[in-house]
Amino acid sequence: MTIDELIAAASDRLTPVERRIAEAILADPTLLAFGTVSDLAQKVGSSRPSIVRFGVKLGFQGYADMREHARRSVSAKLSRPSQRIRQQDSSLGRATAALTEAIRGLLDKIGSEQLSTLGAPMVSANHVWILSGETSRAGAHAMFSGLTMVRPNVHLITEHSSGRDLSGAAPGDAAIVFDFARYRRHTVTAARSAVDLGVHLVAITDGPLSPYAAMTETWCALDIPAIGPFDSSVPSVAIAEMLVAYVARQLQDEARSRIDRTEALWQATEIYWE
Amino acid sequence: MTIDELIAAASDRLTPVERRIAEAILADPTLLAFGTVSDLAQKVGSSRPSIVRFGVKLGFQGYADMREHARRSVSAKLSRPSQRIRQQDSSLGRATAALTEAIRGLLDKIGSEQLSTLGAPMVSANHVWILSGETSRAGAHAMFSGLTMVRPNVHLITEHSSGRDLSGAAPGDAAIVFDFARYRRHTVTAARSAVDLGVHLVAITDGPLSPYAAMTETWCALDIPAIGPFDSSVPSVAIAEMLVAYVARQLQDEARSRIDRTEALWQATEIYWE
DNA sequence: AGGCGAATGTAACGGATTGGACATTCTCGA
DNA sequence: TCGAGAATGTCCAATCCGTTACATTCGCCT
Repeated sequence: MTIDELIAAASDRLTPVERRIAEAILADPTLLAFGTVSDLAQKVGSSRPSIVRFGVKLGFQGYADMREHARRSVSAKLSRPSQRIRQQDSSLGRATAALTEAIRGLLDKIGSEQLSTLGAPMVSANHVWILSGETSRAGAHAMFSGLTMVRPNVHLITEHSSGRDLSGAAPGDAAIVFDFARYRRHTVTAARSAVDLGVHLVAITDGPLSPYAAMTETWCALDIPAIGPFDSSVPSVAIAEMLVAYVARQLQDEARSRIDRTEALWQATEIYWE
Repeated sequence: MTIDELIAAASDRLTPVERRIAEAILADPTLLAFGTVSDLAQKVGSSRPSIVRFGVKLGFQGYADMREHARRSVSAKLSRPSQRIRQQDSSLGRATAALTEAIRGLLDKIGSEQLSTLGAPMVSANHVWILSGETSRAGAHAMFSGLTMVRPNVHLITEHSSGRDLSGAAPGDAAIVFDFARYRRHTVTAARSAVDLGVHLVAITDGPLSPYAAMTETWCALDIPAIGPFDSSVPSVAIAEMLVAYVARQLQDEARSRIDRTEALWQATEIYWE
């Protein structure tokens, strides 16, 4: 059992000071492995016996016992790199490798200037309409959830009501579509309609042969790795978050005050635990 | 200069006992970082002053000084990956570096065996209930969208109707929750209710101090990087997809036939473009 | 063989560390 | 407002650590 797990098991029985101790240990595991009781006490602004009692509460015989445990786990981590190689061909290893490669590809394929090109319409638009196919809905959702936090008039178009929802679109608006092969008929036609209405379309798709590439100049291609039997939506989510970050940076104070208002509202309605 | 290099530089001036000390340190670097003078003396079969003199010969002021040096190099090895993030300075670069690191962290923190532990309940459960907070909804959505493709009776619980929706839950079911600090009150209580109903809870959260860690043994902690002003949901989505892949692999033919049926249905309804 | 210097171990001391007994403060409820 | 019990801090004793001074042993050269 690791220290983390022991802390987790006791987390609901911890006193305030003990909770601070736990946080310090979790934030920097070397504190426990290297530090003395006095070091920890000073770090958390508490007294030495509190540290010792914390160790006892976790099931150790004393601080020395707990430190010994922490040292063993650090030793294990230090010797693990050789084991990591072995995991490389496990399915988990392959999945993370594919995802890492996909994320790295984002940086290669999409420079900072292209990020601005893609993001600009969402800064200046009156309304932003978000479209997506089934498999890429996670990206659209991330986009929607983030964008509503930093600017008004953001609409997520569900497939069932695309015709009705888009009827309010007009020139000066922007639409962003997430869709990859095989493209959804509904999504393609919705995007087409948006363009016909004079909306500036931004497309996150998978290549020049995508139907969306023909509709707009502002599009980008992502490499979509497969995780198990399905395509990953990680690249979609990643670029959605980067675009949101870009829009937030451009809108500056406007975005910040909007975030603050939402935060205040959430606090007031006690939406958070603790 | 590392300890190894210092030893190499002084190797031709070492006495027999000092040579044995050097060998012991090179064989197990943690001896220096963790051990006391007495520990080393006993390990080498020598006396304490010999250890101290060895440190002085290497250029340190004493044993304490040498040990401090060893500890710093151990800390550096443990924390080097996270420091790499900060070296990038374009916002796009920082974002991709943070995401890459987060993905790599998945492999570190979650071994193949833990993936099985987390995924097993979703293979055998009668019903699977998916819960999530606001920021982590993308992960929940990826989970839902993937899981419905490979097995029946998957339910996504929206915040507004959690009480009503969960009423059908029963022992033999599994629930998976995606939620991170600050935790959503609704989600915490919903998870609690599920546990009380005898449902096996799987929690994707952010650390041992999470309220979910106290509710179940099957949980994992993710490192959540920030992209712009918001927390990223990329790690959630990634682990959701890995879990879906795991479930699909376990269910084998059952999953495949289900995917095929869905595909056929989609083809028949001409849901795809082209 | 004897003596000299390096190498190593023994002993002692000041300081730091841990763990526990005791006192104080805080918190919650009657 | 008061009191009981938990939480936390202060203080102390026993131990252990690192360091240094001193004694002993070992090896080599004359």
